[in-house]
Amino acid sequence: MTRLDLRGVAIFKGWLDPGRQADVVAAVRGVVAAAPLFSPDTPYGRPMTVRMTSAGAFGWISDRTGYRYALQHPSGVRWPPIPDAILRIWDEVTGLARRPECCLINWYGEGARMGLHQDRDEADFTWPVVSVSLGDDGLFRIGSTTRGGRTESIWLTSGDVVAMGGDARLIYHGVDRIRFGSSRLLPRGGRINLTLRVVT
DNA sequence: TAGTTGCG
DNA sequence: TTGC
Repeated sequence: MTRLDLRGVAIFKGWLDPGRQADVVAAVRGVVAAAPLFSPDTPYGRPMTVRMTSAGAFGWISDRTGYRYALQHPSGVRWPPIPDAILRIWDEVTGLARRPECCLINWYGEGARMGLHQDRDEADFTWPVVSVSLGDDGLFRIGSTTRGGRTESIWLTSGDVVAMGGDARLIYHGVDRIRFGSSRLLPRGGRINLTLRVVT
């Protein structure tokens, strides 16, 4: 495991060994079985290219009216609980007693990407955001806490964990592209990103 | 291809 | 503009 720092964002390369990656993917599949992936609309422009669902007391959703946390999946069911294998990652990386209330699951298929954005729908920005990469490589881009200006990129690979806290909590970030088929963790290819957040 | 700008 |  190697810890890198990019503009205050902590990047833990190789945090999860292959066995734990497989365990987390199995847990994600359980969540998806109960709360199926959907393709969210955005308030402006086009639908998102990732498919998503959530686990936890709150799920993050987007539609034509905006971005928000919701108590239910679009189908009306409550989100499944966050699996222990995922909570354990939060515990290890943050060392905090408080646990996340949302695990957003973003599923990147071929050509999927995520524009530069801030995570700012939460009530308290003193809690960090932790994200976990599984499957295909993704080119992660980091800007600053304001829009515009220079950015820096780093390839995230399966098992990497990223923590955005402190001054970097509201930093702009996104995923420009993935290397579809670069990992064999997911038999049909693709990238899964888990984002863990305290919401309230 | 990488990176920044600005549209509606 | 979590898109283009």
